[in-house]
Formats: sequence, structure tokens, C-alpha cells
Amino acid sequence: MTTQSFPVTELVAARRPTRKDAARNYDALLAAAREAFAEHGAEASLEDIARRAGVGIGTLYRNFPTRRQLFETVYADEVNALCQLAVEVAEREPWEALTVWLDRFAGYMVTKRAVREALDGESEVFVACRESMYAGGGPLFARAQEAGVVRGDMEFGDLLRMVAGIMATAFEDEAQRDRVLGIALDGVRMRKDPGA
Amino acid sequence: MTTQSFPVTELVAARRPTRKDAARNYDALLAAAREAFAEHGAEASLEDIARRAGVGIGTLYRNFPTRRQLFETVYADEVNALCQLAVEVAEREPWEALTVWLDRFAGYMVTKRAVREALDGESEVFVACRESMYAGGGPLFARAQEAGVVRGDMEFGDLLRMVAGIMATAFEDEAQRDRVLGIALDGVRMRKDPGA
DNA sequence: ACTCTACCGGAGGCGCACCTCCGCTTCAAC
DNA sequence: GTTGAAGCGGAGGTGCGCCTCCGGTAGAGT
Repeated sequence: MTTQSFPVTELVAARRPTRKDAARNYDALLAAAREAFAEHGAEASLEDIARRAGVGIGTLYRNFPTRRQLFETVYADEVNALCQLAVEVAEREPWEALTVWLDRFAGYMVTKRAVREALDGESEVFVACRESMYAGGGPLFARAQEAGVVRGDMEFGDLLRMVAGIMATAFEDEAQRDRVLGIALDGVRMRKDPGA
Repeated sequence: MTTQSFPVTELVAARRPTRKDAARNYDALLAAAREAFAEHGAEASLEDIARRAGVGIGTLYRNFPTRRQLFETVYADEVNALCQLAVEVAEREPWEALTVWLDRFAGYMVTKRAVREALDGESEVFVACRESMYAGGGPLFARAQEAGVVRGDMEFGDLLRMVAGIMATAFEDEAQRDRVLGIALDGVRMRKDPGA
């Protein structure tokens, strides 16, 4: 198993308690929060999350004194997983590696959008997430650009936002979403024709 | 002034009261709701909306017995304006007409996304909005396709969702948003080169 | 000017989510 | 097995948004 360290990697593990029951509760809370955020967005009730996790509301507040800290932990966890994936796909063809990774990125964004929006863009954790995302996915993008399969007048951040935006929208069905994403990625791909 | 009737056009005017003070309050409520939804999304407080409009909460409930009705009216109003614009730009060059219209569409979507999401896709008003949108913007799209400036394997609905998704995302600045939108629209545009 | 009716506003009851606080429980070190 | 510290859970206070209801007000018809 390939495991590499990114800015978020430490942050994720840092707060997890050591005592056995406490660690179990912590994990249950994180899982419940992921589920609740996916279902109800950032407005999910904290009491509902505690209930799902099978712990008291007090336990939730001990582990995550603020709503924000819960958001941050859930989000950082996902970003870390994405970074690990980037390492795994790094050996494939440039364009394929990039799209495989984007595919997974897109999947996360569907449910994590609400959490991201609720996070202040300047918080320590959010900055670490951004840096990790660039450290993980950036090389895939750069390689594709160097290989001449991605247009030069675009930045990695542009691509992330484009995909995130499209994934956050409601479509009639999966086919339509894929079609639209494909068309947009056609704009990303280097054109074979020279002029206008 | 070009004024044309679309499915939403009647719905918009239907509920407006006739008495002078009532009509004034109705308009103030709509304006306040637009503002509040843009600022806080679909979770905006109804009491805050009433306060902004300078009317009592009772007046809000008399005009819009349910939160949904307020959403619907605000949204239908915007759609109607978009339809009127489509009529106005119909004489320009196909690609230009389409992009001018999309530009305005994009502007609306930034603030109206929350409202749209809160609306049930099957409600009478929402269906009328969808039909109006297609009746207004569809011809611009069809004309651009016939003129050979838009790829053939795309539907109007695909384009709307693509633009809506991109506009709903947070960007670093306006320049980045424009750049990303431009790249995505490059995917929409007919390619000059023949093969892959 | 008068009337009568439609409309106005906001006080207040209700319910839900947030968060604190503390007596009880469980872990783990010895 | 004992013990003390770390952890647990949920009762309950607080605040806020939703919605109803009705005494007062202001427009429209005569």
C-alpha cells in the first residue's frame, strides 16, 4: 500500500483520542457526520449526528467543540483520501491519470460541496486542504500539460472549480452529467487545429 | 418595448393584489425576498424578509401562505425577465446572441441557485418556468446549431446546466470565472478540425 | 364625507436546535 | 482488585424562526 504524507495527513490523525471507547465514539461520530452532511447538507442537526452515532450530544461536543471543527475534520479526511489516490494513478497515461483522478474528485464533490462552502477559505485546515489538493492532483495536471494534451492557458485551480461546479448541479440523469462533463473537458483538451 | 407572453408570464402577474397599499407591500416583499435569498440562500428567515420589506410578518403570510409560494414567485419573475431578453437579442449573430443571453442567465443563476434547488421539480410553476426557459432560449441555441457554430451532439438543457453549475461555484475572482466559463464554452463550440 | 371591507402589523405560542453542566460509568495503570 | 482520571450521556436553559390570530387602520365605492 502506498501511503504518502500531505499537509492534511497529520491534521486528520491529530485529534483522535487514544482511549479505546473514546476512539470508537470519535470514529462513529465522523462516519455519522459524513452521512448526515451528504443527506442534509451543512445544516444537518448536530443532535441528529450524535443520535446516528449512538452517542450522547455531550460526547459530540467534547470531540468537536464547534460545528466548524466537525466540518474541518470530515473534509480533511476526504482530501487525504484523494491525495492518496493521486499517488496511485501517477503511473498511467497523462490524460487518463488526470481523468481518473478527476472522476473520483467529482464523486467526492457531490456530497462535500455543502461542507466546503461552510468552511472559511482562510482557516488553517482549509489552507492545508488546498495545499494538499494541489500537491496531490497538481502534478497530474502539469504532466498532462507538458505532454501537450491539456491547453496551456489554464490553471489547475480552474479545472478543479470547473469540475466541482458541474458536479454540484442537478442533472436529469447520470448520462446527462457525463455528457456535459465530457463536453467541458473537450474545452480543456488541447485543440489539434491551429487557428480560430 | 418588446413584450411577449410565455407560460410564466401570467403566473407572475396573477397573484398581485389590486389595492394600492397591498400592491406596494407585495412588490416590497418580492424585492426583499430576492435580496435575502441572494444573501442567505433558501434558509433566509421569513421574518427578516418582512423586516427588510418594512411590513409585518402577517402581511408576508397573507401574500405567500407558504415559503414555497414565495420561492416560486421570485423565481418565475426572473425567468420571465430572461425570456424577454431572449426576444430582444434574437436579431444578432447566432453565437453572439447565445452568449449574450447565457451571460445574463449566468448572472441570475448565481443568486437564484438556492431558490431553484428548494423548488420541487414537478410543481406547476417550476414546469412553467422550464417551458418558458426553453421557449425563450431554445431558439437561440437551435439557430447557433444550425449555423454550425455549436456542436450537434448537445442539447439545450445540457448547456443550461453546464453554465448554471459553473456559475454556482465560488471562484477566486471574476477573471477566473470568466476564464473557466470560456474554456467550457470552447467545448460547446463546433471544432474546426475534422478528427480526434 | 361616510361606510364597510379588505388589509395591516406584531404579540405570543410552539417547536426545534444549540450548547452547558454534572452525576455516573468505564478504562487502564499499578 | 483497586483507584483515580478520562470519558459518557442527556436533562434542561436559551434563543430563534415559524405561524396564527385579532384589534386597529386605511383604501375604494357611493
